[in-house]
Amino acid sequence: MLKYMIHNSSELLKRYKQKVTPARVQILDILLGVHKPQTVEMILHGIKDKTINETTVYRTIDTFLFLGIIKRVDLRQGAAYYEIDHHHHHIVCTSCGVIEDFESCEIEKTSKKILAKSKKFKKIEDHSFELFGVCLSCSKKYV
Amino acid sequence: MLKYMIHNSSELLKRYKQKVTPARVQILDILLGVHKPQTVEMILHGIKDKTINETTVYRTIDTFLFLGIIKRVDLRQGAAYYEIDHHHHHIVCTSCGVIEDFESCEIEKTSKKILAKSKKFKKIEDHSFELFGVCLSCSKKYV
DNA sequence: TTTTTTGCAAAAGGTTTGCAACACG
DNA sequence: CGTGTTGCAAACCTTTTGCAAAAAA
Repeated sequence: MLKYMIHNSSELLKRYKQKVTPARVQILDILLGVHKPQTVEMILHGIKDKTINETTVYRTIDTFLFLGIIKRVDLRQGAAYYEIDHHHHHIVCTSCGVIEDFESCEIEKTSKKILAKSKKFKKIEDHSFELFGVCLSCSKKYV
Repeated sequence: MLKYMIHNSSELLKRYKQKVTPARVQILDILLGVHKPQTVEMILHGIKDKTINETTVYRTIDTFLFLGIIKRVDLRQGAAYYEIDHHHHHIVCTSCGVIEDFESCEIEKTSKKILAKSKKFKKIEDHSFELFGVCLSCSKKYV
Protein backbone atom coordinates (compact mmCIF):
# COMPACT_ATOMS: atom_id res chain seq x y z
CA MET A 1 0.00 0.00 0.00
CA LEU A 2 1.28 3.47 -0.96
CA LYS A 3 2.77 5.22 2.08
CA TYR A 4 2.97 8.81 0.93
CA MET A 5 0.25 10.75 -0.83
CA ILE A 6 2.59 12.66 -3.13
CA HIS A 7 1.63 13.23 -6.73
CA ASN A 8 5.05 14.41 -7.79
CA SER A 9 6.98 11.44 -9.08
CA SER A 10 10.46 12.75 -8.23
CA GLU A 11 9.45 13.58 -4.68
CA LEU A 12 7.77 10.24 -4.25
CA LEU A 13 10.90 8.43 -5.41
CA LYS A 14 13.02 10.40 -2.96
CA ARG A 15 10.75 9.50 -0.11
CA TYR A 16 11.28 5.88 -0.96
CA LYS A 17 15.04 6.51 -1.11
CA GLN A 18 15.20 5.60 -4.77
CA LYS A 19 17.37 7.13 -7.42
CA VAL A 20 15.47 9.61 -9.56
CA THR A 21 15.95 8.62 -13.19
CA PRO A 22 14.04 9.68 -16.29
CA ALA A 23 12.64 6.16 -16.71
CA ARG A 24 11.29 5.97 -13.20
CA VAL A 25 9.84 9.44 -13.28
CA GLN A 26 8.06 8.88 -16.59
CA ILE A 27 6.68 5.50 -15.59
CA LEU A 28 5.49 6.84 -12.26
CA ASP A 29 3.98 9.89 -13.97
CA ILE A 30 1.90 7.58 -16.12
CA LEU A 31 0.76 5.42 -13.24
CA LEU A 32 -0.10 8.43 -11.09
CA GLY A 33 -1.86 10.17 -13.96
CA VAL A 34 -3.94 7.46 -15.54
CA HIS A 35 -6.36 6.12 -12.98
CA LYS A 36 -6.61 2.75 -14.64
CA PRO A 37 -4.57 -0.43 -14.38
CA GLN A 38 -1.82 -0.45 -17.01
CA THR A 39 0.01 -3.22 -18.83
CA VAL A 40 3.68 -2.90 -19.71
CA GLU A 41 2.64 -2.30 -23.30
CA MET A 42 0.28 0.51 -22.26
CA ILE A 43 3.02 2.13 -20.22
CA LEU A 44 5.39 1.97 -23.17
CA HIS A 45 2.80 3.65 -25.37
CA GLY A 46 2.38 6.33 -22.77
CA ILE A 47 6.03 7.34 -22.86
CA LYS A 48 6.21 10.39 -25.08
CA ASP A 49 9.57 10.17 -26.76
CA LYS A 50 9.69 6.36 -26.89
CA THR A 51 13.14 6.46 -25.30
CA ILE A 52 12.59 3.87 -22.63
CA ASN A 53 13.23 0.22 -23.13
CA GLU A 54 10.70 -2.51 -22.42
CA THR A 55 13.15 -4.27 -20.12
CA THR A 56 13.53 -1.12 -18.08
CA VAL A 57 9.77 -0.93 -17.66
CA TYR A 58 9.69 -4.49 -16.36
CA ARG A 59 12.55 -3.80 -13.98
CA THR A 60 11.06 -0.55 -12.76
CA ILE A 61 7.78 -2.31 -12.12
CA ASP A 62 9.57 -4.93 -10.04
CA THR A 63 11.12 -2.17 -7.99
CA PHE A 64 7.82 -0.36 -7.48
CA LEU A 65 6.11 -3.62 -6.56
CA PHE A 66 8.81 -4.37 -4.02
CA LEU A 67 8.46 -0.93 -2.50
CA GLY A 68 4.68 -1.25 -2.36
CA ILE A 69 4.11 1.76 -4.59
CA ILE A 70 2.13 -0.27 -7.08
CA LYS A 71 0.23 -3.52 -7.04
CA ARG A 72 -0.35 -6.18 -9.62
CA VAL A 73 -3.88 -6.92 -10.79
CA ASP A 74 -5.06 -9.96 -12.71
CA LEU A 75 -7.85 -8.89 -15.05
CA ARG A 76 -7.73 -12.16 -17.01
CA GLN A 77 -6.56 -10.46 -20.17
CA GLY A 78 -3.24 -12.17 -20.86
CA ALA A 79 -0.77 -9.59 -19.66
CA ALA A 80 -0.40 -8.39 -16.09
CA TYR A 81 -1.82 -5.02 -15.08
CA TYR A 82 -0.25 -2.65 -12.59
CA GLU A 83 -1.51 0.41 -10.77
CA ILE A 84 -0.78 2.67 -7.84
CA ASP A 85 -1.59 0.72 -4.70
CA HIS A 86 -4.58 2.62 -3.45
CA HIS A 87 -7.09 0.32 -1.92
CA HIS A 88 -9.71 -0.37 -4.51
CA HIS A 89 -10.84 -3.16 -6.80
CA HIS A 90 -12.39 -3.63 -10.24
CA ILE A 91 -15.37 -4.99 -12.07
CA VAL A 92 -14.37 -6.13 -15.55
CA CYS A 93 -16.81 -6.67 -18.40
CA THR A 94 -16.00 -10.05 -19.91
CA SER A 95 -17.51 -8.89 -23.18
CA CYS A 96 -15.95 -5.49 -23.90
CA GLY A 97 -13.30 -5.19 -21.19
CA VAL A 98 -14.60 -1.99 -19.63
CA ILE A 99 -13.43 -1.53 -16.04
CA GLU A 100 -15.27 0.08 -13.16
CA ASP A 101 -13.59 0.71 -9.83
CA PHE A 102 -15.07 0.09 -6.44
CA GLU A 103 -13.94 0.28 -2.87
CA SER A 104 -14.74 -2.26 -0.25
CA CYS A 105 -13.62 -2.14 3.31
CA GLU A 106 -15.69 -5.25 3.91
CA ILE A 107 -12.99 -7.28 2.28
CA GLU A 108 -10.57 -6.27 5.00
CA LYS A 109 -12.97 -7.52 7.64
CA THR A 110 -13.56 -10.74 5.75
CA SER A 111 -9.81 -11.30 5.49
CA LYS A 112 -9.41 -10.95 9.21
CA LYS A 113 -12.17 -13.43 9.90
CA ILE A 114 -10.60 -15.91 7.52
CA LEU A 115 -7.19 -15.52 9.14
CA ALA A 116 -8.75 -16.12 12.54
CA LYS A 117 -10.19 -19.41 11.29
CA SER A 118 -7.01 -20.46 9.47
CA LYS A 119 -4.90 -23.24 10.91
CA LYS A 120 -1.79 -22.69 8.83
CA PHE A 121 -1.36 -18.94 8.46
CA LYS A 122 0.25 -16.31 10.64
CA LYS A 123 -0.68 -13.20 8.71
CA ILE A 124 -2.33 -11.90 5.56
CA GLU A 125 -0.45 -9.25 3.65
CA ASP A 126 -2.45 -8.85 0.48
CA HIS A 127 -5.38 -10.12 -1.49
CA SER A 128 -6.88 -10.21 -4.93
CA PHE A 129 -10.52 -9.35 -5.40
CA GLU A 130 -11.91 -8.57 -8.81
CA LEU A 131 -15.42 -9.08 -10.14
CA PHE A 132 -16.20 -10.24 -13.65
CA GLY A 133 -19.54 -9.67 -15.30
CA VAL A 134 -21.44 -7.95 -18.07
CA CYS A 135 -21.80 -4.18 -18.33
CA LEU A 136 -25.12 -2.46 -19.06
CA SER A 137 -24.10 -1.56 -22.57
CA CYS A 138 -23.09 -5.12 -23.51
CA SER A 139 -26.15 -6.60 -21.84
CA LYS A 140 -28.27 -4.62 -24.30
CA LYS A 141 -26.29 -5.69 -27.34
CA TYR A 142 -27.07 -9.38 -27.16
CA VAL A 143 -30.71 -9.68 -26.21
CA MET B 1 -19.79 -23.73 -11.02
CA LEU B 2 -19.93 -27.52 -11.25
CA LYS B 3 -23.50 -28.68 -11.88
CA TYR B 4 -23.34 -32.36 -11.11
CA MET B 5 -21.69 -33.91 -8.07
CA ILE B 6 -20.35 -36.95 -9.87
CA HIS B 7 -16.90 -38.24 -9.08
CA ASN B 8 -16.72 -40.57 -12.05
CA SER B 9 -15.03 -38.73 -14.88
CA SER B 10 -16.72 -40.62 -17.72
CA GLU B 11 -20.17 -40.12 -16.24
CA LEU B 12 -19.48 -36.48 -15.61
CA LEU B 13 -18.41 -35.97 -19.24
CA LYS B 14 -21.58 -37.66 -20.46
CA ARG B 15 -23.74 -35.40 -18.33
CA TYR B 16 -22.12 -32.46 -20.02
CA LYS B 17 -22.72 -34.11 -23.39
CA GLN B 18 -19.02 -34.32 -24.12
CA LYS B 19 -17.21 -37.07 -25.92
CA VAL B 20 -15.48 -39.45 -23.56
CA THR B 21 -11.82 -39.71 -24.56
CA PRO B 22 -8.81 -41.06 -22.65
CA ALA B 23 -7.32 -37.58 -22.45
CA ARG B 24 -10.42 -36.01 -20.95
CA VAL B 25 -10.97 -38.84 -18.52
CA GLN B 26 -7.41 -38.77 -17.26
CA ILE B 27 -7.29 -35.01 -16.90
CA LEU B 28 -10.62 -34.98 -15.10
CA ASP B 29 -9.50 -37.85 -12.86
CA ILE B 30 -6.55 -35.78 -11.76
CA LEU B 31 -8.59 -32.66 -11.11
CA LEU B 32 -11.27 -34.59 -9.23
CA GLY B 33 -8.68 -36.53 -7.24
CA VAL B 34 -6.16 -33.90 -6.22
CA HIS B 35 -7.92 -31.27 -4.16
CA LYS B 36 -5.45 -28.58 -5.07
CA PRO B 37 -5.21 -26.16 -7.96
CA GLN B 38 -3.11 -27.63 -10.77
CA THR B 39 -0.98 -26.10 -13.48
CA VAL B 40 -0.80 -27.65 -16.93
CA GLU B 41 2.66 -28.93 -16.03
CA MET B 42 1.33 -30.57 -12.87
CA ILE B 43 -1.45 -32.23 -14.82
CA LEU B 44 1.04 -33.57 -17.35
CA HIS B 45 3.14 -35.03 -14.54
CA GLY B 46 0.07 -36.65 -13.11
CA ILE B 47 -0.68 -38.58 -16.27
CA LYS B 48 0.66 -42.06 -15.69
CA ASP B 49 1.79 -43.26 -19.07
CA LYS B 50 2.82 -39.82 -20.37
CA THR B 51 0.72 -40.41 -23.47
CA ILE B 52 -1.09 -37.13 -23.56
CA ASN B 53 0.19 -34.09 -25.32
CA GLU B 54 0.59 -30.70 -23.69
CA THR B 55 -1.56 -29.08 -26.38
CA THR B 56 -4.35 -31.51 -25.62
CA VAL B 57 -4.21 -30.54 -21.97
CA TYR B 58 -4.57 -26.88 -22.87
CA ARG B 59 -7.47 -27.62 -25.19
CA THR B 60 -9.20 -29.86 -22.69
CA ILE B 61 -8.85 -27.16 -20.07
CA ASP B 62 -10.47 -24.67 -22.40
CA THR B 63 -13.37 -27.03 -22.87
CA PHE B 64 -13.77 -27.64 -19.14
CA LEU B 65 -13.57 -23.92 -18.44
CA PHE B 66 -16.25 -23.24 -21.04
CA LEU B 67 -18.50 -25.87 -19.52
CA GLY B 68 -17.95 -24.50 -16.03
CA ILE B 69 -16.48 -27.76 -14.75
CA ILE B 70 -13.28 -26.06 -13.68
CA LYS B 71 -12.21 -22.54 -12.88
CA ARG B 72 -8.99 -20.67 -13.34
CA VAL B 73 -7.15 -19.35 -10.32
CA ASP B 74 -4.35 -16.79 -10.28
CA LEU B 75 -1.96 -17.66 -7.48
CA ARG B 76 0.74 -15.26 -8.74
CA GLN B 77 3.16 -18.04 -9.59
CA GLY B 78 3.70 -17.57 -13.31
CA ALA B 79 1.49 -20.26 -14.78
CA ALA B 80 -2.26 -20.45 -14.46
CA TYR B 81 -3.85 -22.89 -12.00
CA TYR B 82 -7.06 -24.79 -12.59
CA GLU B 83 -9.36 -26.73 -10.31
CA ILE B 84 -12.84 -28.15 -10.08
CA ASP B 85 -15.24 -25.27 -9.67
CA HIS B 86 -16.45 -25.80 -6.14
CA HIS B 87 -16.92 -22.55 -4.39
CA HIS B 88 -13.86 -21.96 -2.29
CA HIS B 89 -10.79 -19.75 -2.25
CA HIS B 90 -7.14 -19.90 -1.20
CA ILE B 91 -4.57 -18.40 1.09
CA VAL B 92 -1.13 -18.63 -0.50
CA CYS B 93 2.13 -18.33 1.43
CA THR B 94 4.29 -15.87 -0.48
CA SER B 95 7.38 -17.47 1.00
CA CYS B 96 6.93 -21.23 0.49
CA GLY B 97 3.83 -21.41 -1.72
CA VAL B 98 1.74 -23.58 0.60
CA ILE B 99 -1.97 -23.26 -0.06
CA GLU B 100 -4.85 -23.42 2.40
CA ASP B 101 -8.45 -23.47 1.27
CA PHE B 102 -11.28 -21.52 2.77
CA GLU B 103 -14.92 -20.96 2.06
CA SER B 104 -16.63 -17.64 2.26
CA CYS B 105 -20.24 -16.98 1.49
CA GLU B 106 -19.67 -13.39 2.60
CA ILE B 107 -18.03 -12.71 -0.71
CA GLU B 108 -21.30 -13.48 -2.49
CA LYS B 109 -23.09 -10.93 -0.36
CA THR B 110 -20.35 -8.38 -0.88
CA SER B 111 -20.56 -8.90 -4.66
CA LYS B 112 -24.27 -8.23 -4.61
CA LYS B 113 -23.83 -5.03 -2.64
CA ILE B 114 -21.18 -3.85 -5.07
CA LEU B 115 -23.37 -4.60 -8.07
CA ALA B 116 -26.19 -2.65 -6.46
CA LYS B 117 -23.91 0.39 -6.16
CA SER B 118 -22.43 0.01 -9.63
CA LYS B 119 -23.41 2.45 -12.35
CA LYS B 120 -22.08 0.53 -15.30
CA PHE B 121 -22.79 -3.13 -14.67
CA LYS B 122 -25.81 -5.32 -15.24
CA LYS B 123 -24.65 -8.53 -13.61
CA ILE B 124 -21.71 -10.23 -11.93
CA GLU B 125 -20.88 -13.71 -13.10
CA ASP B 126 -17.66 -14.53 -11.36
CA HIS B 127 -14.96 -13.18 -9.09
CA SER B 128 -11.41 -13.72 -7.97
CA PHE B 129 -10.61 -13.70 -4.28
CA GLU B 130 -7.34 -15.06 -3.01
CA LEU B 131 -5.38 -14.07 0.06
CA PHE B 132 -1.60 -13.83 0.17
CA GLY B 133 0.37 -13.96 3.39
CA VAL B 134 2.90 -15.85 5.47
CA CYS B 135 2.24 -19.29 6.90
CA LEU B 136 3.04 -20.23 10.50
CA SER B 137 5.99 -22.34 9.49
CA CYS B 138 7.62 -19.60 7.41
CA SER B 139 6.91 -16.94 10.02
CA LYS B 140 9.11 -18.92 12.43
CA LYS B 141 11.96 -19.33 9.95
CA TYR B 142 12.88 -15.69 9.60
CA VAL B 143 12.61 -14.16 13.06
C1' DT C 1 -19.25 -42.20 -41.81
C1' DT C 2 -19.19 -37.67 -40.03
C1' DT C 3 -17.54 -34.67 -36.83
C1' DT C 4 -14.61 -33.85 -33.11
C1' DT C 5 -10.40 -34.60 -30.93
C1' DT C 6 -5.48 -35.31 -30.87
C1' DG C 7 -0.31 -34.90 -31.83
C1' DC C 8 3.30 -32.51 -33.75
C1' DA C 9 5.78 -28.64 -34.96
C1' DA C 10 6.02 -24.05 -35.16
C1' DA C 11 4.86 -19.48 -33.67
C1' DA C 12 3.23 -16.15 -30.63
C1' DG C 13 2.96 -13.56 -26.58
C1' DG C 14 4.82 -11.97 -22.19
C1' DT C 15 8.65 -11.80 -19.15
C1' DT C 16 13.51 -12.59 -17.57
C1' DT C 17 18.56 -12.63 -17.86
C1' DG C 18 23.59 -11.53 -18.99
C1' DC C 19 26.60 -8.20 -19.94
C1' DA C 20 28.65 -3.93 -21.10
C1' DA C 21 27.79 1.04 -21.16
C1' DC C 22 25.85 4.72 -18.67
C1' DA C 23 24.41 8.03 -15.10
C1' DC C 24 22.66 9.28 -10.40
C1' DG C 25 24.10 11.05 -6.11
C1' DC D 1 33.94 7.98 -8.53
C1' DG D 2 31.33 3.84 -7.20
C1' DT D 3 27.24 1.45 -7.29
C1' DG D 4 22.88 1.02 -9.08
C1' DT D 5 20.36 1.58 -13.54
C1' DT D 6 19.69 1.02 -18.44
C1' DG D 7 19.69 -0.88 -23.36
C1' DC D 8 20.24 -4.58 -26.30
C1' DA D 9 19.96 -9.13 -27.71
C1' DA D 10 18.94 -13.50 -26.63
C1' DA D 11 16.72 -16.88 -23.90
C1' DC D 12 12.77 -18.55 -21.48
C1' DC D 13 8.30 -20.11 -20.28
C1' DT D 14 3.57 -20.50 -21.03
C1' DT D 15 0.03 -20.67 -24.23
C1' DT D 16 -1.96 -20.69 -29.03
C1' DT D 17 -2.45 -22.11 -33.88
C1' DG D 18 -2.48 -24.86 -38.40
C1' DC D 19 -2.83 -29.03 -40.36
C1' DA D 20 -3.16 -33.85 -41.12
C1' DA D 21 -4.01 -38.26 -38.78
C1' DA D 22 -6.82 -40.70 -35.45
C1' DA D 23 -10.83 -41.76 -32.80
C1' DA D 24 -15.59 -41.11 -30.79
C1' DA D 25 -20.52 -41.76 -31.48
